[in-house]
Amino acid sequence: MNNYTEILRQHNLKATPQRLEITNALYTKGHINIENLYDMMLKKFSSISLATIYKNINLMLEASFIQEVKIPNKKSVYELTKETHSHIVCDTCGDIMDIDLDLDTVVSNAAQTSHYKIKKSDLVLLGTCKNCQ
Amino acid sequence: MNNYTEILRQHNLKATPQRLEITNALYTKGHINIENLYDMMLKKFSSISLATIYKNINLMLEASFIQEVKIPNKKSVYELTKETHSHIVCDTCGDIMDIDLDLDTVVSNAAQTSHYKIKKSDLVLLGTCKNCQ
DNA sequence: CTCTGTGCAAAGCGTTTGCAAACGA
DNA sequence: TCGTTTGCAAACGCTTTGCACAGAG
Repeated sequence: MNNYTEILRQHNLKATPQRLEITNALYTKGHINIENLYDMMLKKFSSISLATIYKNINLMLEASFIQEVKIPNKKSVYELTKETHSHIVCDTCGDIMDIDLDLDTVVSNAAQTSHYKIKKSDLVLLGTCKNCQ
Repeated sequence: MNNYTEILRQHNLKATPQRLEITNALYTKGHINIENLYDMMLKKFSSISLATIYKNINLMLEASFIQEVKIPNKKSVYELTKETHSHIVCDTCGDIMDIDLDLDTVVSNAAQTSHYKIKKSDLVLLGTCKNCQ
């Protein structure tokens, strides 16, 4: 029983080998799309079905165990839920990185001008990473 | 020949009645998804095909005449290309609003910590609008 | 007149569903 | 053991494609 077993159970998800491996893939890669996740899973479970991937991703989303990240011009990727953070994407190599940014000022400005009660902010920055420049 | 005819041509798009109406819908609604756009178009062109909508949306995207906006838990919407701006979405009524926010500080902080050369920033704020609070 | 756009029908592709067998707790 | 999960196959829904006709320039 490794670390993830416990965490899965805390989210009311039974710790099946497939789920443990999905969790491991998300942890290792940070961000992954369905296609790449399926390819990774196939290496450990040669007869895994895409249906299993989708069912588990959807259950994990409902349980807030993972989150979807929508990125312009790319397929959605999934990540383990963690503290609020932004994303920065390289337009050359496609790398996706987490980045902690202080959005408090921006959000309070937005609240003032819009009169919205803001609950969440999704920021995706697009550019070129150091290696690709 | 109305205003949009010229603008469409500047983007190398022939000004067909269907395209003019798509443009009008985008202008009127600000943001619209495929489904709602199709419903609006049906009122003016009772036999318009979804294929026509998709073909035109894709051409308009390629021409940068319009842009896709990806929003968490919602279908993508499209908008006429304009100055860079952020979006704020009401989690109750679903309204999507443009909002001008100064992200310079955030972006330069991000550039410093990440060593990325940042080209574009996509910010979507989620909350509750004044009416729905 | 020429080339592009439209509408239709069919195909394509990613995602979901139903079900019987396998499995976790 | 009991309820849940898996894998398979079929169904689904959104999007794209091919083609003949219509329309823009």
